[in-house]
Amino acid sequence: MDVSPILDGLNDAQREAVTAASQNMLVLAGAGSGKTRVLVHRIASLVEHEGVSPYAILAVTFTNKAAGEMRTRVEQLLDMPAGQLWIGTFHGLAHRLLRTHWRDADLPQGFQILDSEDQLRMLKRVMRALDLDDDKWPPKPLQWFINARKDEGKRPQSFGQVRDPVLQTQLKVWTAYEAACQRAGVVDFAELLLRTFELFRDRPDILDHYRRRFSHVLVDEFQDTNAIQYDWIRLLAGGGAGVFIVGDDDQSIYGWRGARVGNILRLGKDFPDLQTVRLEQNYRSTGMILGAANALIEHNSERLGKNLWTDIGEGEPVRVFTAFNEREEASFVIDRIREWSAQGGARRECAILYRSNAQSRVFEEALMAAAMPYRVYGGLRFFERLEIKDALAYLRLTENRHDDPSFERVVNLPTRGIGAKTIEDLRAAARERDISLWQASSRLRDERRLTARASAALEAFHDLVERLAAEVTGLPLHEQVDAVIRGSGLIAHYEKEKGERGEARIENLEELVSAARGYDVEPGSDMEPLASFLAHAALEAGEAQGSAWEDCVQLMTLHSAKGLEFPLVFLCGLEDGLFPHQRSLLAAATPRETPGGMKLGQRVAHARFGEGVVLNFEGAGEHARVEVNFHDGGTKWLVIAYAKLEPLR
DNA sequence: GAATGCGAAGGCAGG
DNA sequence: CTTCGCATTC
Repeated sequence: MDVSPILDGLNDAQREAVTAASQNMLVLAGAGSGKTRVLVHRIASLVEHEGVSPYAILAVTFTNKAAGEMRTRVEQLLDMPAGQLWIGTFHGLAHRLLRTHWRDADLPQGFQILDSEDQLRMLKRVMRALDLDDDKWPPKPLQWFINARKDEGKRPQSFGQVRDPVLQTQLKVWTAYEAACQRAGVVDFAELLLRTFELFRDRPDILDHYRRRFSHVLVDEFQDTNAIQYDWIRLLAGGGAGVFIVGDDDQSIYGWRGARVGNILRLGKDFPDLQTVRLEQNYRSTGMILGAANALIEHNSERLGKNLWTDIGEGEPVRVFTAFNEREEASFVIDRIREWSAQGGARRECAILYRSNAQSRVFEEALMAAAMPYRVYGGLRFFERLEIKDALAYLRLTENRHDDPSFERVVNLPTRGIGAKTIEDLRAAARERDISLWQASSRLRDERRLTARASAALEAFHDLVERLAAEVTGLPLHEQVDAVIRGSGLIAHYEKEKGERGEARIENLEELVSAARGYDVEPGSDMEPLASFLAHAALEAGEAQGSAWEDCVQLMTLHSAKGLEFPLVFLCGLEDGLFPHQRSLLAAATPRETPGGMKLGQRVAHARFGEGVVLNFEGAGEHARVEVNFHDGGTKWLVIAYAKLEPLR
């Protein structure tokens, strides 16, 4: 038998996948069946056994965590650093390509990345400029619309002549938003992927270069790919590279952001010699848990079919506890964890899972009251904090003066006498002349179109940014950050904020300096440290709490728990409308309103039936009816005119 | 015109 | 808990 550690300890199916000679492989890997293991060992086997250069391997994952883990494990297995190997998220790799080909992709060299908050601000600004009433056109759905279309690989031009007035407006906003981004030299997350895709599509020479370079393309969590990501892979691997696709048709959790399980089904058409291997042995869960999971999965549509089994044993049955309210739920969970610890179990082996981060609050309070240490994953992450984003905005301006979102964020922070009126004038001028806010403020000042006060304040701001930029040139990264948070006046500004809030903000700013000190430029990148750090901040928002590894109960969303293992797991808040989430129940994805002014998913109260959720409606005028799912009494159709439903928040 | 303080409203998941 | 829109004060 083979003594290579690369094949050691793999079961038959895993070994078949790892060593398959077939160029194109699809590995259908059930939960807990050793998916990451197979990917890592496949890479190691290509390098070690088949003499493939790491330089010719591209591995794509969805989360930074998965990418990091994969790189670490490959390096352990090969016992050498694998800097040449391209492992990363779709967004990370796209970013890397655009940094190399910025000119070909029609971007400025110092282009920066907008996170979703930046994107929303930018969108609001554009909508104000178009004079759109934001009651009638809520910005969030528009943001969602734009991102969803971009994830489908579309541009506003793809729609041609449009008659639908709603779509017309959406496209108008989108077009203006794209122009504003291009002017400011910023790209949102979806743009990273779309630009790279278009680069490949429109520049055969560049595509050809990468096709020749990458002889092997590996993709993790393939069931979560959306249309643009699929096309990306298809283009890159279309030149004859071998694809190694790992996915689970039963585990798609990102349908809401355009992921298409159908992509797995499509693979067979685009890669005709595709060979399929199923990993069905689960190493994580007991028979009882698998039985429950299989019973649910059976109802999925579009399955390729898989039967998970385990030899761990039956284990204890899955228990369901119905709590009166969330406080009782929390105290039940805490009691069980107490019992677990009393029997010698560790607290870190207990996971409390919920659907949305907001649900952690009740548990945090209860855990705190019970003096039980815990750790929350997710939530507001480090690089998303208010004060951190302020500091990053200054840093971004030292790199790229035309970064309008950053300009708006800090032009009057700390307050220096530049108010809404002045900013509105700047926006108007920038729009008219198709220039950035930074340029607009110089022009308006030169033309003496501003009040003396605004003019002086803007000059002070310009001088400040120019001075900071000059000052930090050539300094080590963390000193650059330190100089900017102090020189900008942000530290002084937050010192004035009363109480613990201000202190916490200062601590976070200091923490940003530490983060910069510990930051290493991505291997193989020739970017300036600051530019690289700023991209890193946008692409990887960081953990909310990185604190000491005490023996803590683990709290996280289901999404962040994917791929992890815990002996004792609590699934909390399995409530109608919350889990599964309203959105996934009402997949009809365009929010409509009933004639009575109620929305689908709206919570309502009825005098006799109690509280419920609006599922559907039909008819118009006095005959209009709504279908309501009452919390205790099933669903009923009610005529709006008679039912006297009271809308709840 | 800008800064500050207040009340009201909305809140999902990751890059 | 936060961000926002608005009224009041500087």
